Amino acid sequence: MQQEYSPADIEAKVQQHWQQEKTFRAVEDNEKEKYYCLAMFPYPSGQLHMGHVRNYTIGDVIARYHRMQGKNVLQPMGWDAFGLPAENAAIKNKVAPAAWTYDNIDYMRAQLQRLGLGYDWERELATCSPEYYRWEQWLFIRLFEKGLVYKKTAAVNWDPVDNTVLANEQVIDGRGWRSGALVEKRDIPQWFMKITDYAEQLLNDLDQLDGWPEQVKTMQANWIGRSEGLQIEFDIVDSTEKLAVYTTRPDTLMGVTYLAVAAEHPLALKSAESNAELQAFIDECRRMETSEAALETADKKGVATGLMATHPITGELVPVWAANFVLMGYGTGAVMSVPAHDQRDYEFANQYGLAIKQVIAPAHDETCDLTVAAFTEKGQLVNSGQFDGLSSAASFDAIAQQLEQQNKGERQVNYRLRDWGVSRQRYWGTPIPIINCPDCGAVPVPEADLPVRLPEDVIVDGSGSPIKSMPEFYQCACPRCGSDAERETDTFDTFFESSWYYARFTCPDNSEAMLDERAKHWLPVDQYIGGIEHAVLHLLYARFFHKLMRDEGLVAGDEPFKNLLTQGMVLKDGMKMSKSKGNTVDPQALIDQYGADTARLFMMFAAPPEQSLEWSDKAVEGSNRFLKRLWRFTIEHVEKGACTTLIIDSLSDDLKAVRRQTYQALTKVSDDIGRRHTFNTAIAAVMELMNAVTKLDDNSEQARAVIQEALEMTVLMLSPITPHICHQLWQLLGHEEAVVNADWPQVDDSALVQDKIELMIQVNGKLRAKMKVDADADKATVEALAVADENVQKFIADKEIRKIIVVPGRLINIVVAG
RNA sequence: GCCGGGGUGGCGGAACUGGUAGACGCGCUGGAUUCAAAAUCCAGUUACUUCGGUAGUGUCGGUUCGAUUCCGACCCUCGGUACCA
Repeated sequence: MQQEYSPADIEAKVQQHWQQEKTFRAVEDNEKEKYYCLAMFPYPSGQLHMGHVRNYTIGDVIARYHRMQGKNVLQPMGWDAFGLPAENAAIKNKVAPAAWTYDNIDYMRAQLQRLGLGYDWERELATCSPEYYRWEQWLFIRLFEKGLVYKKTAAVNWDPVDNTVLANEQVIDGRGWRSGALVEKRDIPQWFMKITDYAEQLLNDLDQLDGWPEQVKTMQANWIGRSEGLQIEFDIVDSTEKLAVYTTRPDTLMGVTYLAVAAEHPLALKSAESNAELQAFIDECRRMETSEAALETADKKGVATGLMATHPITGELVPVWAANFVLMGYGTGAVMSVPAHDQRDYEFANQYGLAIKQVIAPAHDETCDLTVAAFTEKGQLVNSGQFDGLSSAASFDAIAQQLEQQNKGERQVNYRLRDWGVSRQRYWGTPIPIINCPDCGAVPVPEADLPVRLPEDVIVDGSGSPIKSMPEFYQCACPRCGSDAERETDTFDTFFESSWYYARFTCPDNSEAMLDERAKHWLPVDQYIGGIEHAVLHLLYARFFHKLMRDEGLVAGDEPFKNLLTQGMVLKDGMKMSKSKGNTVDPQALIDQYGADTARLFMMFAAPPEQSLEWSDKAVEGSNRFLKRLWRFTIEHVEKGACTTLIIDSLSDDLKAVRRQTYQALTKVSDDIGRRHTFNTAIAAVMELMNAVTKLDDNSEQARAVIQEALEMTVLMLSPITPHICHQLWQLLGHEEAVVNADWPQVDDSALVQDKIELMIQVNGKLRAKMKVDADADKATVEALAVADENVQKFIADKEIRKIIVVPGRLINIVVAG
């Protein structure tokens, strides 16, 4: 028998067994409860990083646990294969993005297999394959026909030196990452999806997601940002133009002292024709970054347009300013400014000497000092003419009613959420299946012509997408009128692919349809696991897609992911691992040195999944040490030969204690893995059990039987986490059937019974003594024993006992005077 | 800026519903074993202490018999911020 723990041999052998037995192949089976466990698929960047190891181990542990619960588990894996890094690698290494991507997939697949993850590889998919992306082209056309997609101009980051569009990530301090040129905003026509049509559903259906973390639901709700307000029209003096603004605070309407429009607003552009200062300001704004973080943290600047607007109620004239913090693509591109009651407006007004007019007075005892800051709370209206004395809430209706009567405003529900711009001016993505005809306009590619294949044999040189200079790709005939036309050369946002892959995994081999009945069998995903960084965008887009597919009759149910687990990052020295910081740890080296089980055990033990995980070489060694200890102890136990049957009534107190600890551990581990997903505490409980068992100094036959039971439980409990070693140990312990097919054990309640329990005794909340009492001792007995305790008496002395608090099974707190 | 997390020994973390702060592991210290080392095993390990205790969970304040846990203010840090995935 093998004395030394040799993970390389064991793991190869066990993985081969799984492969031969097709252990993880998922077949639809209506007899069993289905369980779809999915970890977010990786971008094939080249090699696995620690975050992947963590993510996929968590998923695998959960999947294997549910398998042991008798469920029919589907756990697939695939590749989020389109994206920017492939193009960057192509420029750097002069390889085509496709070839680079496929090589990476092959390498990373092998790495995942080496980790012993229980995937059904027959369902593997890569989003860059035409068999996959044809169906999102197909869906896009269906949505086009439904009117759920449209084209409009929107701003992108333009690098004037490289003549290319940059991602926000590629803009560093306002400059292009490669050229160093100052980035400009450029407006180009792009496709949008009407996610705002689904805003209400996306918000309301969050209530269905009991299995999601509250923080993620809160972030999504805030991102959607539903608000109820008033759209108000201001007339522009000496013009037929009107300026519409949206406000959630109509109660402050009488305090408006100026209006602010985006620099790109038509009114600003028109005024700039005869206003050099304004034109210069608009040009300056054009050089700003497009990201919200950059915009919001930039200095707030503005220039008067020279236009005046008429206040819709008072008729007073207020100036119209152009300001860099007002976004054209957001709402109406204009806001009303109430410096007295909005902090940003307040600072802007002070900076430019604009009037500040208080119209809200505090209703309670809030402080209101307009020489220091704006008063942003709601309150009671003042300086508001006929509305004076109304509360903020009451004035909403009064003001809305008056404006509605005068046709100068209407109630509106608004969302912070903006429609989803899906066009990317990049090569390595799904071609947008639209043909632009000079006569017919945008015409969808006929279904029979799908997929629109992306040419894969190309050279990428950094001067933009190669298909934009490939007539053989873009030249075509209009499907409607037959005249010369051009294909879209833009590709989809890669969030497109990752928004529905979870559904395609149920039927990846279907070449006739996007999805089939199997989608309705397996969905929703029972457990989805991925990085917290996806809390808003990916998860919102996937939820949106699910509703789109539902409305196409492709899936049932409103939501794609029943339960969500968001994992934290893997850090080294408190920092995110990254190539640029040079602090990466290669998982391959970890596996090569210690084996997959040690890697998995460390990842699960070092921190609970939702927290960030601090890398530690030493702690990895500790995990390895534990497995070695378990291995050695089991071998030693097994070598002593077969065990006799347990005779529970005959056990000594020590052996009873070990049995109790065995089942206490099982109770805790079942809860920790099944409900809490705190694998670290589950492992700690198993370690405690092992410590107790190895300390047992008893060579009797009954002791060996107790140890056999404890070891069997240990192997079963650890098998989802370290499946290879457990497979082997399970055999050694005398089992024919593979542990992967074993049932999760049942708790023996009789083993848990305790006749004495330990209680803490506090005096005035401070721990002063401990005592053991009968488990069924009544309150009076417990109080009397506590007060009588020698050490307790020292602290009570001759003081008066005011009261005694007894928390059953836990503690007694004696409250004394003085 | 805004939205959402996090902050506990030398380190990773535990304490699940307001009830023993520091489980489990790492590291360190001492011991056993060894010619010696590695490995392994055993014991100890929050700080201070007059050895009775006292203080202690980012900071300051509050509620409570009792607060890591609840409330208020603040500091630091991480994730997201719509073209990184």
